[in-house]
Amino acid sequence: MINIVLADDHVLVRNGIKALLEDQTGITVIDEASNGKEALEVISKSKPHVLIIDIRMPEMNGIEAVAEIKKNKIDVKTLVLSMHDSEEYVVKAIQAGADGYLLKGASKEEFLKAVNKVATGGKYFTGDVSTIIMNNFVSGTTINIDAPKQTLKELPFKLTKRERQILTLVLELKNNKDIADELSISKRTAEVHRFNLMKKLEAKNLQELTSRAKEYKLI
Amino acid sequence: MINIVLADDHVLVRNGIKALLEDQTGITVIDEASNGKEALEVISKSKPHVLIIDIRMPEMNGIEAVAEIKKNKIDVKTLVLSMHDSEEYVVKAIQAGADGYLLKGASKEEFLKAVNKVATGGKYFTGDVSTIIMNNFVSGTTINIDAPKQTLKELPFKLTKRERQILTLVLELKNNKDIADELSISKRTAEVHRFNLMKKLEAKNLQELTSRAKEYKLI
DNA sequence: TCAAAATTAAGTATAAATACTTAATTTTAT
DNA sequence: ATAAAATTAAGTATTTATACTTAATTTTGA
Repeated sequence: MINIVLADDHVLVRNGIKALLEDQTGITVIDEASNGKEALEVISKSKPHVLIIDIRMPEMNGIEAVAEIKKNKIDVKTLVLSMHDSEEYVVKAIQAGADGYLLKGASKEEFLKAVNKVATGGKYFTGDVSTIIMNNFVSGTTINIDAPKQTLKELPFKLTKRERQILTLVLELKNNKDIADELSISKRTAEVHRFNLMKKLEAKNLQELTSRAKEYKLI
Repeated sequence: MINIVLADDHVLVRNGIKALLEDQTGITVIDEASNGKEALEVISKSKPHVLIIDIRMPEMNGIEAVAEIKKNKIDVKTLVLSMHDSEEYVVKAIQAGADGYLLKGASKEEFLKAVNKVATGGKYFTGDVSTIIMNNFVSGTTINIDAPKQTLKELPFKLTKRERQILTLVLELKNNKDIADELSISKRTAEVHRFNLMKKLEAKNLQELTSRAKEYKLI
């Protein structure tokens, strides 16, 4: 069993990650925080195994929080999330002592892999950042780190818990019958949820649903 | 345009990779080799941009070949392939000077990303190997490298060119109508191919087709 | 060149998905 | 406590996929 604290200033993002993780047995999100300072308070009370923390947050950012945790030898693994494509913070995160680093593009599989690896004492850094690691590793070059520019765009729709659950199954290419069986609901209900998902995500087929889901980081 | 030489002792594997890459415009496999020695000969003639080379091969293995290439400053980027899950050769590949390292589990997307990155002078190492890189990077620990044990299992079926092409489209979640339009064939023909694929891969639905395809590295 | 393999595509019946609507229950939040 | 939101599920018509078979053309390899 892996206990997690999520720190992100965006409820939507927290919920997305929560849905993603809690779909999995063995992983529980036991608490949440909306900035780095709060994260420090929360983990001292909740004692999670892993802290998943976004970089950009008000009050105290994720990297500062990680540095604080490592400085004080607080017993928690840290998985730093960059919700943006930029690789700008990687080296800082590593220097701060993060156990893992994930980009927004991470698939569900990668997410779970990262959490499991970090929780069991390993390290996980996305393939995308390996260039940076390699540069430091191989030649010792220092990388210039600037402030990130992007801000996460709001979702133009909201999914219910059930819908998110069914989205996952649909994206696993399961048909309505199987989804229904898995969730002990009728096939017709599964159909409705699928239909609503298609509408909400404005998709007219599975491919579009998949790409929309990726676009909105629901996957 | 990226020109590639493939070095792998398995024709099936070479064909699989070829199908994967050549589906993409801008990438051409201009030559092939079935061992490290042959690879060196072939690249001196064909002058490819990238050499994709398997580690386990008779005569001269992939890492020795890469080391030879770098030693002689031959102008070719090297992407080392480990068709097995093991991470055992990563460090050796890095030390030999490889520009990239991919595991068999790599998705088509990752494959293309890796090829493009390496071809444009970047480095690409799968997320899976970052632990090893980090260990060396962070603490300087040396990793013990043993000989791999597995051997690649033969495919229990063979796909025709058209089938592989249609497999790709099917796995992109396209329906028969769209596949038919894309390939300028009738919907019925697309159906037949899909049907044959399901039979050959012993799948009874899309999920199974996907996992079979992954299993056999067709994706 | 000639047989074998591959590609094409039609036929037919059945099962499932799609595209809605309506509406009865449950759950949730204030 | 109650209104709003969510979940459930049925109805109906249409389209698409599935599971085959058969068979006419093309392509390819020896």
